[in-house]
Amino acid sequence: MSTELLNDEACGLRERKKRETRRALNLAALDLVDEKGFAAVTTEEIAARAGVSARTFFNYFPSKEAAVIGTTAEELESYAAALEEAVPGESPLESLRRILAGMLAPASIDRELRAKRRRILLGEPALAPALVGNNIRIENALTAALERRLGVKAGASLQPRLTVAVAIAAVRACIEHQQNGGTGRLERNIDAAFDHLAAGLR
Amino acid sequence: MSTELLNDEACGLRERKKRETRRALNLAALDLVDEKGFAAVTTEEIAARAGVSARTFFNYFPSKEAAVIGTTAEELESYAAALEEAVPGESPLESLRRILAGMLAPASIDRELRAKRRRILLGEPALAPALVGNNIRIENALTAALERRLGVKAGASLQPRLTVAVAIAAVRACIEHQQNGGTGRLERNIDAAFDHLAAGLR
DNA sequence: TGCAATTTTGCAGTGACTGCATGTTCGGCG
DNA sequence: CGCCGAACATGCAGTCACTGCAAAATTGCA
Repeated sequence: MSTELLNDEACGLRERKKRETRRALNLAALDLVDEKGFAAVTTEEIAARAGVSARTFFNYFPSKEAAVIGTTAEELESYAAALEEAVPGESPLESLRRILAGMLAPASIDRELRAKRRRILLGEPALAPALVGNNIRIENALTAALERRLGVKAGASLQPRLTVAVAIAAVRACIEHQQNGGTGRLERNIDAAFDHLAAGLR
Repeated sequence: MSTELLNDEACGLRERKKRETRRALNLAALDLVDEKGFAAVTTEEIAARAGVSARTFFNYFPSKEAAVIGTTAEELESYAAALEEAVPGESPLESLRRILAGMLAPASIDRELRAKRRRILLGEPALAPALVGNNIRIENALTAALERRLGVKAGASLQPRLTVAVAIAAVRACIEHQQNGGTGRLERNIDAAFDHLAAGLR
């Protein structure tokens, strides 16, 4: 599904180079965090390993955290598009379950990158605040998409934002549960969580 | 309910002074943010207005954001205690609705402080990431309390964390809805949100 | 090939945050 | 009451994230 969107399109040399640089920075950041831990990594190191100047780093990411997390606008749009198109017989909550689970699963292209991301981001407690901060962006994008799908004006109804926020929270709770040594496998727990949600949390 | 816990108890001169300093710093931070906006305030200013050295500021708060938000361990414990004690005929979700709504309402002592906090924290978009980061602390405290109330071991069941995370997300969604110019009053929306939750989000 | 727009880079500066060493204050105990 | 150890405040020096600015390099296009 729409993996093409993540690739090229509008492919001048300029655009391609920017994507490469961005990716190189993200990759360098992930590897360095993996090697030394988030706190011990400096933005200069990341820039150096990516082959750009220290100043250029901040042309691509507004903060060290953002470089490690690395969520691109394209990804956001891709998820939003997936949510916007209604699948027959699938409720918004069910769509969200599918899409959010897909965000965690190392599927499609970039299998290694996704796996690496997941491993490192979830293994570094220092990133937790930045990760939930990043969720705001995801929530906003998905909320707008769901509003369009339901045909309501932005902010006219509480329901789209509520549904999205709660779904994200459910996934995050499962991740947190995992990190605190909780029981069960992540994917299975996410399924259970959404079942609970649909049942009104008992 | 348990407003006493927030006050004195263990009241040597030392402890009292620490509380006063902490409070002075929090108040100074709030006022300064109100006057000039979060970005334009420096930790030195906050310390100066509170009458302590710049270095001492960081003995009380780990970051500028934390000083503005100012959530104390006592508050956390107080909310946790409120959740832990089961009220007959009240489900966990209903307890959470009551307690989280209470966090927003300028009630009890410190009416002005609470009102000021709410106004400033919600009016400053730059604080949004820090606020959701702070929610992690609240979530952890409430999760532990709910686990105790339900008599399950920490991490043994997904449900406590899921319930707490989802309830917090619901409240946050209402706030976000508000800030984005959404419809309705906050308190009424929170009620509606928890009704939706209990109904399985439709 | 040359021009205009975009991007990279270096430089200098601000301010958050930390470790350490030192002075100051508090609480208890003889 | 006075003394001592612990807790706390402070100053200092340093690191590093992040920013604005202006010059240099690169790219797209005529």
